Amino acid sequence: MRLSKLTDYATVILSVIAKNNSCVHSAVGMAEVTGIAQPTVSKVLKLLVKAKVLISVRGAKGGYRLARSPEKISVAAVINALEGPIALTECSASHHACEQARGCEIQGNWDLINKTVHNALESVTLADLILPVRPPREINIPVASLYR
Amino acid sequence: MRLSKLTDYATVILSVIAKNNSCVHSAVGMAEVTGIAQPTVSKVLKLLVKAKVLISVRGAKGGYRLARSPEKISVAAVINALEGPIALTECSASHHACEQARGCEIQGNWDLINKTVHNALESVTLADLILPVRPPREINIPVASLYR
DNA sequence: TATAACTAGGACCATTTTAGTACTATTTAA
DNA sequence: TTAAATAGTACTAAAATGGTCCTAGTTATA
Repeated sequence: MRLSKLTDYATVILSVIAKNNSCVHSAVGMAEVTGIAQPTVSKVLKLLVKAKVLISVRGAKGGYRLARSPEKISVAAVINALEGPIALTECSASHHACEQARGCEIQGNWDLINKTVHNALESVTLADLILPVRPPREINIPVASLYR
Repeated sequence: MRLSKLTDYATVILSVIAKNNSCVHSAVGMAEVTGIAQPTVSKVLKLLVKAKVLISVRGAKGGYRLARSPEKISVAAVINALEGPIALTECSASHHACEQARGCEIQGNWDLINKTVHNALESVTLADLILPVRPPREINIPVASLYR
């Protein structure tokens, strides 16, 4: 139940970009600011472009900038970019067990848990991350609504 | 962002036990029912005992039973038993970066995200898992309350 | 038009983590 | 006394992860 280091790096890098999204940021520059090794920074940036979280500008004076405003980039989107879809379980039981039970009985409930977690991560954006600790607005997650 | 297989097994095994908690269940028996290899089942059961989710009875006719009612065993507790504390990030930036920024600025916000996710997983219990898909009651997670 | 400053996209390897197994000791009902 | 259980630890193989490097393509500008 831990995010990968690359995802962690991504949030740091994105935070820096989000604070000044008017100009583009190069991988080398980001490496200097964050202290993360340049090849690793590049790897993260490329993945974020692939997931359409960032937009890249090639050539001299090129670099990266956010694909949309920080308010519209959720933590869930960042995790998705680096680690793929948020799915806590593959299949909640071995195939053999599933056969015995004629279809895994708790798998449906796991889907609901996934949704709950996903919703929680969707509700936090890059804009929230770069603010001093305190949420910008009241958020309610009516869990039961996820089941409808 | 995925649970380990062992955690997955744990939920399956616990579901079986929860459905009939009046008698104890042996590791061999659980292996047969779930289709998971017996040594692996034992490993999972031992970890669950260590985390006080299960209680073991040693000796012949021994086995395992829940340490408390299914309603009081949260998914968060199960994850905690198998994988340790739910902590999405170690430190949101490299030490070097943290020094530059005089203390990582987004770490505090990550703590809040952790709480949000933890809260979501705490709100689902073993009792919910074994019910046919549909929540037993309305749950609201006022996210902002986490910040107080 | 040449060059330097950029990103794109793989491929690669070392390290760590995970899964799964095995072994020995201990406990207890019959 | 024996058989059926759990406790605890150690070990190995496989998979995932982190990190690096290389080559190709793009573009501003001198």
